[in-house]
Amino acid sequence: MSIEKVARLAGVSKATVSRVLNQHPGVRPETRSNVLDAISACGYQPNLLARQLRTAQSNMLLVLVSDIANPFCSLVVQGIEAEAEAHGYYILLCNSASQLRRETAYLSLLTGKVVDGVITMDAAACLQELKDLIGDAPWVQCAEYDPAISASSVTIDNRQAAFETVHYLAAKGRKQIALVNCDMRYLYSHQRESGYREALSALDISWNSVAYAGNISCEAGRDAMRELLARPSLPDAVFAVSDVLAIGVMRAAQEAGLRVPEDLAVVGFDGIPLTSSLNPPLTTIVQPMNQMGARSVQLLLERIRQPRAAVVHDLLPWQRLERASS
Amino acid sequence: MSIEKVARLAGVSKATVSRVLNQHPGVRPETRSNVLDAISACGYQPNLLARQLRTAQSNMLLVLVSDIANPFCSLVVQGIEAEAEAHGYYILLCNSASQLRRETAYLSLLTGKVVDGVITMDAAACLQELKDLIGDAPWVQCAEYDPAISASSVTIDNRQAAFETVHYLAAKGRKQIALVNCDMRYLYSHQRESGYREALSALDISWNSVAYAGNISCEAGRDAMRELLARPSLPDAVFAVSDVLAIGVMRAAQEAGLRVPEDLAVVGFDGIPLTSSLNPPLTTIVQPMNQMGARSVQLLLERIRQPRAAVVHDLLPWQRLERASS
DNA sequence: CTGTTAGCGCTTTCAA
DNA sequence: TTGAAAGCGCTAACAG
Repeated sequence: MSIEKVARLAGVSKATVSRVLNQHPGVRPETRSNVLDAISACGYQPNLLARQLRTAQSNMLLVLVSDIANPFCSLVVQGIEAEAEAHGYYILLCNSASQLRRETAYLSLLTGKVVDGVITMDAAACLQELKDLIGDAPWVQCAEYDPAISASSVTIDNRQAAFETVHYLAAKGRKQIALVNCDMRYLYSHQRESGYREALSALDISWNSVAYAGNISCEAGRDAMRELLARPSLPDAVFAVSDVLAIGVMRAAQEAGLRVPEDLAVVGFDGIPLTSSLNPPLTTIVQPMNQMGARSVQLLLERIRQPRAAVVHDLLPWQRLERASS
Repeated sequence: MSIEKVARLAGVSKATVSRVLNQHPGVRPETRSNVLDAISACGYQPNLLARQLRTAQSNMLLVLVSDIANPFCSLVVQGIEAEAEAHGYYILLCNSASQLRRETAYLSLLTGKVVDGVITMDAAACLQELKDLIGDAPWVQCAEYDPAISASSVTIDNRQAAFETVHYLAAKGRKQIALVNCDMRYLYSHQRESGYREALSALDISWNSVAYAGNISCEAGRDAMRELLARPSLPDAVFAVSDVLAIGVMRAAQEAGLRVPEDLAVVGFDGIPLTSSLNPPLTTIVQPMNQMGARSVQLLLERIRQPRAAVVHDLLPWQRLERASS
């Protein structure tokens, strides 16, 4: 069922079949339809592996995600996939769980020419290790990036978003604004904490309280909130660096008998859809997830076509979605 | 940077380098270490495309998912990925959104020998169309399957789970048990509705009410619940065929001033983690998501190794997780 | 407009 | 224990 068989069936050469397959101009219509007939007659399907080997391009993109079960990640992946599809590219997904072993395995596909480029969404702290494995293959860092790495990135201005959020809560009359942060291996974690602290000092508020969640899950958010509640001075607002954490924060608050938003305002981050259906609906900082994915693909494809294209660091706009939780 | 270069550098033939690369026995230790030295000296990385073409196997598995942003799907995918990794396989993910065009594109990778087999999680109603595209390539249907298709499947006993759930609610004293179902393109949707109806008739309860959500999102669940609430006779319990829908159901109930569980018991389905952090925590029917993914991979690999292995339809155990919502 | 030929980089007989 | 050579299925010069 190779191209050779089709060629024999149609009474032409392999080259002609190839031309028809790739819609090259300059094939006599009659020959063309003969070939097409032969193809459908024997149900021929081109061997993509052979084609990719020959043309040295695979039309596949590797996406390295730390946790696909995190809705933020999966929504960015949706954006990646849609844009990739629009350009005739396929997505190979690696749910790395930030495990170097797994990442290494998948990255061998990059060096092994099975994929044309890679988009990483892993924690900044993990990126440095990937650097050597990726070498100078086409690479775009999405949502997270290491400033010391010369690969393009697509993010939002996390520091600014956090800064504005604290101002927003203060304007709402909140005096004791706490932060539920996560793993400091993430750059955004540092950036959002900076924004938080800078805003407090700009507002001349000395009260502050920060708890760190062990991972990005509701349970971790709940634990972090419990920690906050165990401290001598209680917050009247909590800003969580992720919606998923915020869900746990609200839960812990409610378990402790606090009313949201009366006793405690809660604001999340990311803008995942289900925040609108929580009890109460959650105020959140929306990241343009689809767009971040799409833009990453665009930058990656540019780099694939033009390996020495300039490195760019894109900052996309975020927005606040105000709901009942604050 | 091909195998040829390494061969020259080590002063051996390509064949010997290949033997070392593939840990074939019968290479003199000294030759072996020479080759290894040459490999690291020039930073050689094998071209996997060429290898795959030659050996006619890629160690890649295609996974066709209808919606990766659905936590149930992403948790199954996690199970798939972990098991695949344990066997040295990679995952190519297609987030089909049940669009035939996209599925067709990805399935050309199957016929094109880029992947060794496929796991589908798409709605049963879509599977028939995929049948021709997949032909008799290795295929396992996960979570959803079409009984008329001769490919192995991995699911739970949906009918039984629904049947038991209605009994559970009745035992709790609920008399008016409604069902929030989804898209009837899914087989599980039929099966769970059958279980629901059979249980009601076994219990001699004639009251019933079913609403259909347009898709699997909180919003759709909310709309379905609003529809239920607009009917003349109100339910005192709702069984939703998905946790995500149940979140919307609870929201709509609370918006209508109903207390959960006092006025309305709510039970979900799937067992996604965040159900434990909802307000109130949601009672749910837990599917063994990781295990379903893992088992699918096992069956698929068996079939890849043994193309005429028997078709099996695996039923995995589910369990009820009782929480405050009921 | 079409055919011949070479070769992508690898593995795998077969022979030495 | 190692090498030479064939070939996986395709595309792309180069001729004709």
